[in-house]
Amino acid sequence: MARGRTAPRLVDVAERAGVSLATASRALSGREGVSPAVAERVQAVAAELGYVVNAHARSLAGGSASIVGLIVHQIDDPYFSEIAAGVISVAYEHGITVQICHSARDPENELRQIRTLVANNVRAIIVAGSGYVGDEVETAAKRELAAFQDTGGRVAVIGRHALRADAVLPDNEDAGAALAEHLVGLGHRQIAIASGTVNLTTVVDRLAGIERALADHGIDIDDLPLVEAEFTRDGGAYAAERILAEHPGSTAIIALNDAMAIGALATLRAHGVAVPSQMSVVGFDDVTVAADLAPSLTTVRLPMAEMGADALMMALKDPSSRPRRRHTGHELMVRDSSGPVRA
Amino acid sequence: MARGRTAPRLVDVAERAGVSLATASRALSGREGVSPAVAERVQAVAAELGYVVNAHARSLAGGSASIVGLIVHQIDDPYFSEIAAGVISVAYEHGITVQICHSARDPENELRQIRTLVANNVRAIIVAGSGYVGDEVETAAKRELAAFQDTGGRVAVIGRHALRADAVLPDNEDAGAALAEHLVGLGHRQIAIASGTVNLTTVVDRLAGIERALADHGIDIDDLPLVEAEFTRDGGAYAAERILAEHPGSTAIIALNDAMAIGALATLRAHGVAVPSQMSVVGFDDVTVAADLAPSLTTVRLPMAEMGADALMMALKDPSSRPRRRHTGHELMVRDSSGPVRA
DNA sequence: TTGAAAGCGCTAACAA
DNA sequence: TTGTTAGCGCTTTCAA
Repeated sequence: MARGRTAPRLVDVAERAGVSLATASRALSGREGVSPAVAERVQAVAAELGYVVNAHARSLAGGSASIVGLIVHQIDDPYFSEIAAGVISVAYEHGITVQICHSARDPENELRQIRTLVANNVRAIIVAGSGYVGDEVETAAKRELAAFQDTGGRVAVIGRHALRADAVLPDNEDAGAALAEHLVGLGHRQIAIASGTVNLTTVVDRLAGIERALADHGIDIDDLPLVEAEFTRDGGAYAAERILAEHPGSTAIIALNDAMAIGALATLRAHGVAVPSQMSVVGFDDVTVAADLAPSLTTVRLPMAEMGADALMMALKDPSSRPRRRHTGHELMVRDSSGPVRA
Repeated sequence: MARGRTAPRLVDVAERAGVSLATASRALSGREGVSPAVAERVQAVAAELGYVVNAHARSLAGGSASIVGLIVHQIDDPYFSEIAAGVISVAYEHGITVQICHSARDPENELRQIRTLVANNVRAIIVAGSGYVGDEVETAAKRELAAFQDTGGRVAVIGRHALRADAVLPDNEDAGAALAEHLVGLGHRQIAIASGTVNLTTVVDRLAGIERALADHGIDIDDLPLVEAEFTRDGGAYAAERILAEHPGSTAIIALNDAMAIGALATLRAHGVAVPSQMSVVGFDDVTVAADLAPSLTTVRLPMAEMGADALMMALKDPSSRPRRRHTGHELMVRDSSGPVRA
C-alpha cells in the first residue's frame, strides 16, 4: 500500500513560486518576515495547486499541531454530539481537525485514548465526559494529562475533573436545585430519583443540588428512593420500572439526564401512567428533542454546543498561570411533563 | 510552545529492551523477522512504558496510517452520530483513530475537508453524507477522492455518490416504497411530502421509491403537494406549516427523514392537529428517539451504526478490483403516528 | 534474525 | 527579507 504522491507538497509550491522552502512555509503559515508581494504569490500558487499542509509533517517538525482530540463517553448520545458539534465548528474556524474518541464510560479505555492523543502530539485534548470520583485509573489519566500539559500540551475539560486544567463547569448543582425547587413548588414530596452511576461527578453534583434544595424544605434526600442505573435511556427505563414497582406512592421522578428521562417516560407510557397528572418527570440537559417529546420534557438547559465551543477556545488560548474556569448558566425549562401533585 | 518529550518514543523502548530501532519497530507492528523471544520482550517493555506509536511519524515514514477521516453533514444529527458510533467502534478495535469533519451540507466545505484528509495521508475516508446530484463542486470532490484512491488511499461512501468506491447503500428507494405502500394501505390518498432539498441523492431516491409505490396504485406523485425545505427538524416544522396552510385536505405527511418528521409532529401538536386520527406522519431512519416519541413514530429503520461499521470495514479490507457495494436492508416500523384515514 | 542508515514533509534555528 | 540545513519519530531498504 505504498502511497505515492497524492497531495502537492510544500516543495512543489515553493518551486513553482520560485522561492525557498522556508519562505514558502513562512508565507503560508502567515508568519512575518516575508514581503507581502512574495507572500501573496506563494499563497496564490498554493491555492492554485490545492495545496494543504501535511499535518503529520508539520506536527513532527515541531510546528503547532492542527489536531485536537475530543474524548466523549458516547458520540451517539445527544449530550455529547451537541458538544462535539460546538467543538467541531470552532475547530473548523481555526483550520483544526478533531479526533474523536469514545471512552464508553470506561476509565481504562479513557486512559488508552489519552495516551494515543498524547503520542500523536495533538495540540489540545478536550475531555467532555464526566469526571470519575476517586478512581485509581482516573489518577493515571490525570497523571498522563498533567504530563502532557507540562510539556506544552493544552487540556480543557467539561465537567468537574479534579485536574489542574481549564474547565467548563456545567451548572450541575444549581440545576439540580432548580429542578428540585420546581417540583417541591408544585407540591411534590414523594420524589423518586432515577440516577446514573454515582461514580460520575456529574451525577454526584446534580444530586448535591437536589439535596440542598430539598433540605431547604425540610426534606431529607436520604428518605427518598433512589435507583442507580446506567446513565442512558435504557437505564432510565429500568429505573422507572423499579420505582413503579417498589415505590408506587411516588408522584415525581427526577431523572439525572434527559436520556434517562426519555427512558422513564417510555416506561410510564407502557404502564399507562399519565404524565404529568399521575407522575411528573423532569430531566437535565435539554437535548434538542426534549422540547419535541409529548409531553414535552421539563428539564434544565445546559448550553452544550457552547460548552464544546468554549472548551476548545480556552484550550487554544495561551495558557494562563492558573487554570481558567468558566461556569455555564442553566435555565429551567418548564414544559408539560411536570405539573402539580394530584390533590 | 515547543513541546518537549511527552510520550515515550520507540528509541526508548528499543534501548530499554536492548534491541535496535528496526527490531523494535518490527516487533511492535507484528511483522515477521523477529524471534518470538525478542518480540515478546519488546512488547512487554512497550506496555510497561505505556508506549503508543506516534501516528505522525509512522504516517510520514510511509507506514500504514492509523487515522481515518469521517465526513458527516452534521454530527449532532442522530442519523450521523449513530453512523459515527459504528465507525468509531470498529476503528477502536483496529487501533485506529477517527477524524470527524462537518460538511454542513455544503459541497464546497466538503471539498476542503477531503483535501485536508488527503493531505494528512489518512488511511481511509468515509463519506457518510448523502451525495449531491449533478453539482460542479461535487465533481471536484470526486476527482480528489479518485486521485486519493489511485495512490492507494481507500474510500467508502454511505449513500449513492456516483463515485467509483466501496459503498454502503441504504435501501432508500425500497424504504420509500414501503412507507408509501403503508399509507396507501391505510386508505390515504391526500398525501403531502415534507422533503429535504432535492439536490441530495438521499432525497431523490426516497422520492423515487414513493413515486413507484404510488404509481402502482394509480397515484401520480406530481399531483401531490411537496414542500422542499432543510433536511432537518426545523425544515420539517416549516414544511408542515405550509402543508397545513396550503393543503388542508392532506391526511398524511411523509417526511423524508425522522428529523423532519419530528419537526412536523411539533407543528401539528402546536396546531392541535391530532396524530394519527387527523393526520398520519411517517419518517425515515428510525433514529433512537423515534420509538420514544408520543405518538411513537412510524418510520423505516435503517441500521445506521451497522452502516458506519460496515463502511469502515470495507475501507480497511484490501481493495478489490471492482468497488464493493453492500445494500442495507430496511424494516418498516409501524408505530402510533400512522393510522387509517378518517372515514 | 538483527542492525545501520536513508528518508517521509515540514518547521525553526541559523546564515547570508 | 530570504535561503540553508538539521532534525521531529518512525518505517524500510540494504547489509551483516
